[in-house]
Amino acid sequence: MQIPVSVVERIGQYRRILQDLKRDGTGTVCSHHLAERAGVTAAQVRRDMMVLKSTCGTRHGYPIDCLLNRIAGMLDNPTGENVAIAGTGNLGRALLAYFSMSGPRLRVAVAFDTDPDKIGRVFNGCRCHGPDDMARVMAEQGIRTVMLAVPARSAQAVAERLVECGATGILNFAPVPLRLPAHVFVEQIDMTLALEKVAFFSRRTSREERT
Amino acid sequence: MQIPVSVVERIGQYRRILQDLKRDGTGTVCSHHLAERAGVTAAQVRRDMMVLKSTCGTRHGYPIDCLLNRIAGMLDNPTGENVAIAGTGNLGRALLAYFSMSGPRLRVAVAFDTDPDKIGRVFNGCRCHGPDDMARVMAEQGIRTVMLAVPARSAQAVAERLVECGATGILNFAPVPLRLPAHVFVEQIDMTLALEKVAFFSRRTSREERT
DNA sequence: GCGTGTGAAATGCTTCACAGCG
DNA sequence: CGCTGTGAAGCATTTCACACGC
Repeated sequence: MQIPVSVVERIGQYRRILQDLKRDGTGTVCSHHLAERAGVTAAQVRRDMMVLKSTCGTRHGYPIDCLLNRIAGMLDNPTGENVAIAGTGNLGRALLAYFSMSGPRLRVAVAFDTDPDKIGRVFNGCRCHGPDDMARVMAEQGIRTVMLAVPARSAQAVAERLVECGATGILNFAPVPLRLPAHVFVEQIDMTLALEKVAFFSRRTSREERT
Repeated sequence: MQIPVSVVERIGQYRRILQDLKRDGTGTVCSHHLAERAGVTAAQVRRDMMVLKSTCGTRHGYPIDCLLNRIAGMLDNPTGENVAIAGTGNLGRALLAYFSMSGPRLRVAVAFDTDPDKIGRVFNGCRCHGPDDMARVMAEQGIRTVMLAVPARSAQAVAERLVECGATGILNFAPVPLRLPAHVFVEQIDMTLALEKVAFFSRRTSREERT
């Protein structure tokens, strides 16, 4: 069965909201409430629950613990998961700092860089390896998912190398579309394009306001 | 007329590819070529061109200069555009560094922070102001678009403040969905969720590989 | 009632397929 | 002929609306 990307996105989002609610001591949520917090419709929430094979909703809504369990069962690797980051420039190190304090589910276990000054150093508790060690380290740590934070000109080549070394998912921060085999899942985070997009629509709504 | 978000995204992407081609001395592209580089279908490219009211395609494809002009006419504010960033923690400063070298179309003109130690300082050529100056500075600089890089717990409140001060577009890096008036365009960049998503699908395709 | 779970309708985006033109 | 521009078909996702259970 094929789960749509948009559903996975929202389910991750629901999880965070549910964790917040749980921390506040809430025991159940109804679809309307969860929808309100997530900024979607209640029907959407219930639809999304269907992919969890939920049927744990009662007349007072969903028990939060039950939902969290099912979400974890779907999204998480039971044994935890190591990911890598390629590129330890400004952006790469910022990402390392950002993710170093994130939960225990996903751990940024290693970094890769080609710069000899970087190789062997440790950033935020994460050791940086050279390209020659890539295949070995990725195999040893069971890494399938990599964040790509290298300069645009080398992104395609590094991505291909990563795939050769076993990567099947890439979170690409470089501002170039990657051409990779179909079995590799690529998610693009292009901050420059995102900012241009927001500027465009923000200008557009300002214009509407004026009329 | 309502332009879909996805079209604006792709047009920004096309622009970058066209600029690369131009730099290489190419004069025209056909839809197939552009599609290949962007990782979409040729039909998609031609469809997207329709929102540019293009009709500048000839039998040998589109003249690149013509396309670039029309894209600029659609996406860019003719007088350039100032944007702001709220939050100058690790992430905020990394974003400032990242955008400080970007093109002249969008300029990160000011930063905001509540920390008295930060107010008055200059990061990457960008002065940091306190909350009291927000309304004045945003009006002076004509800022409608803001990047939000504050901690999750204060994101909603800061966003509301920004909207009061005239923001109509927010690029939100905080891991919470914002509830704002409908006229405000919000784009969410949630790196943790993005990484979880990639990990999920990457695990999924690994499983398929095994079969 | 009140809220879930889900067929069925509606919407919106993408792809097809082909007329038209240089 | 090859490539654009576009109506029409095809898909995917979202929303509606209502049966069912507590």
